[in-house]
Amino acid sequence: MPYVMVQIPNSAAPATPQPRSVPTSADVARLAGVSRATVSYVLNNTSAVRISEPTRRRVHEAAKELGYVPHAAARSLRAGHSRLVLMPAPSVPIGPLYSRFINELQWALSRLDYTVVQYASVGLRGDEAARAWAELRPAAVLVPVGGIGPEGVAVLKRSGARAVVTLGTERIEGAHSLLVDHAGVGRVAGAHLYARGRRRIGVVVPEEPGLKVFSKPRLDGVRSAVEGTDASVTVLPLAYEEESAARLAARWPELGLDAVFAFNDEYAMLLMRALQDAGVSVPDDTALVGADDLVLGRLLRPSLSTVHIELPAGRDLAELVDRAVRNPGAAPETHHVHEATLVHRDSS
Amino acid sequence: MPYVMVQIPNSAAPATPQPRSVPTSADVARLAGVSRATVSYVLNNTSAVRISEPTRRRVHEAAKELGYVPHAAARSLRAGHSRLVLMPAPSVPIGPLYSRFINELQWALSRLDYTVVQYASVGLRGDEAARAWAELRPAAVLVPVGGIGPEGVAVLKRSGARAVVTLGTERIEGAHSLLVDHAGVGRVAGAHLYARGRRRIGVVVPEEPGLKVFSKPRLDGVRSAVEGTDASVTVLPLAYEEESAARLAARWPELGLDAVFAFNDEYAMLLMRALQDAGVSVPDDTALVGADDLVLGRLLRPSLSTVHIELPAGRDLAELVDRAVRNPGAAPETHHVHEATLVHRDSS
DNA sequence: GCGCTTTACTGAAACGCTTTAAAAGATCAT
DNA sequence: ATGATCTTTTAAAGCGTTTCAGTAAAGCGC
Repeated sequence: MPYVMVQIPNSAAPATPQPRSVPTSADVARLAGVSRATVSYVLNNTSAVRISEPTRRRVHEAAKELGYVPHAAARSLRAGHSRLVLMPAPSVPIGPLYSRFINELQWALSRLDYTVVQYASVGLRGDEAARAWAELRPAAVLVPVGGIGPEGVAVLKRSGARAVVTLGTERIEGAHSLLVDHAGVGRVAGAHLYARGRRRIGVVVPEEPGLKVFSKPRLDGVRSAVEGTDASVTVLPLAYEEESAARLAARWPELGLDAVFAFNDEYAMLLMRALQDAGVSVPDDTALVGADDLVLGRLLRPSLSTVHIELPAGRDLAELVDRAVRNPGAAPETHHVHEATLVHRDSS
Repeated sequence: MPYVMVQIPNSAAPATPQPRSVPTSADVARLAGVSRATVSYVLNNTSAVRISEPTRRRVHEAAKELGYVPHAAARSLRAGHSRLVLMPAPSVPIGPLYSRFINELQWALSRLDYTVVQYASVGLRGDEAARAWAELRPAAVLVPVGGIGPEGVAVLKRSGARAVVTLGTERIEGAHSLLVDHAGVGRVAGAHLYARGRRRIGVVVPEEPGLKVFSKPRLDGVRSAVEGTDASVTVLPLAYEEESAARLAARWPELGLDAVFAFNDEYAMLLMRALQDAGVSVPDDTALVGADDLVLGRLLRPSLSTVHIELPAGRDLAELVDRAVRNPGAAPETHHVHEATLVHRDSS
């Protein structure tokens, strides 16, 4: 048994009575001695209708006394649309960079009065996920790279989603796109290594399947950076485990590489350790570049060169979403996010 | 400008027509030539009513042709309850451990036919967050430590939530509790260091405010481990930045510590680097213990001793939730999660 | 006192779905 | 043929909210 979950008997265990049903606006109306319409007008501050101050107060008091909370489903059913924005919950542990971006985005969207919700599509394949999302009738859906196809976008739009925005490496028909230039990350790393005189360049590609969508374009970016030169690119599959790294390092002499771009800083650290343990000197024998600019990289010895990538401000993406929701007929926008810059430290 | 967002004009920009409204079950009924009730029976496989095979097929075909997706809000409005489980979205970047736990939990809950959704309560204070959650009328809410008070629990229950489960370090009145024994983490670390003959023990406490809820009990755990002995405990505030660590390391001689428990592996690495740069030898001068057992720790030299904590299997928590939803009257359960174990490596 | 506007409110319909109760067809015993 | 029983389908109510259209009551100019 991998863990222990012990139940502690609670001191006072008053099987909560609570058969009392949840208060509705009708209950508030009854208590305040007004109609449901009036309650709605007061609680929503409807500007088109004037309600006298005494009535207003009575309604507020009644609502407070009953602990009234409006029913979002009923509201959006009546309204015909929701202010729900659906985001994918990252299923792979994602770095502080992305985490900060998500927070910012959520904050900005809630400023604009949207309800942001993260939705995990564990075990659902493409279309199923889109259907599950569609049931919630969101105003907008932000889709991660690879999470959905054109049919999925169609399902969502047909179900009333006013904006579908994909974050990823390629456009999807019918959706707004925010293209994160992962290829640019690889390109910057490749160009840097080439400029430092390296010619036999290895590229670490994680074996973890969820990361393929990031690693593939980064690899392609390195390739494109050295295309037409005398440099070569070697693909190095690597699992995020010590043993895998040790195996790779053991093959180092036969690989004959003088540089590696390691997908990101974590894989870079894993590999650097294994190389050092195997007697390979960084950067003398082999230069090493990571990506994502984690604090981690500054702590390594030699300190790790890395590619810093600037994500868009959450506020700007929030505005794109809002614009799209307000004007759903407009043609899909495609934005490119770039600014991958190399941070040169001691490892290259 | 910290980033660039360039709009690329789309090749074919066919301002999507799509004034077509979203299909409802009535549309399906019309197309299939049956009543709305029949559609509902067919699509929900209602066992109490038998529908003939030809009718069944016609309905399915009509639904498919229209691309019908049911309206979750309407459904749960009618049903009077939802199968929605609300979880907090971690606002601080959280490690792979917790991330795996979340995934497992989501998977288990969706097996039980719940819809799991992560909700960020950015900028909402206590009660407001509870109200926002209550609007969604979830069947259950999982609340992070410190995210809600007893009044919040009351709001949620009054709005029909059948289960509120808190994950954290302390019980909250009226809610089921899953107590993660952070104090145990500190206790194990403290006991280990004491057993290794260390007597002047420092405890790193992150200055990042969001981490206080974890760090406080871990600190207390160390204290309780050495209570009544000749060992002393010194609190060491540390921000997750190189400079902060360097400042702390510079004070090392005057602090006169022979051991440190560093809150977690990341802070441990930060501190280890700073100590080594300042000429303090680990573990000879000062022993160092982290927590969370990240891969990272195995890669450091000396390799990092750490406290491994086993989170509950998501499946078990899912079952607790399901049990609570099925039987909302039952007295709140309190579970203790423990099994903090020390992984002894070279740094202590 | 009569029209007219303004103010302050209310009644009722509608949103999309499920489910109860009942109605129509079909099958069968008498 | 006449109910009786079973099978298949339907009409209608209701979940909690918002909002359109309407209605008394009051204010105003004459």
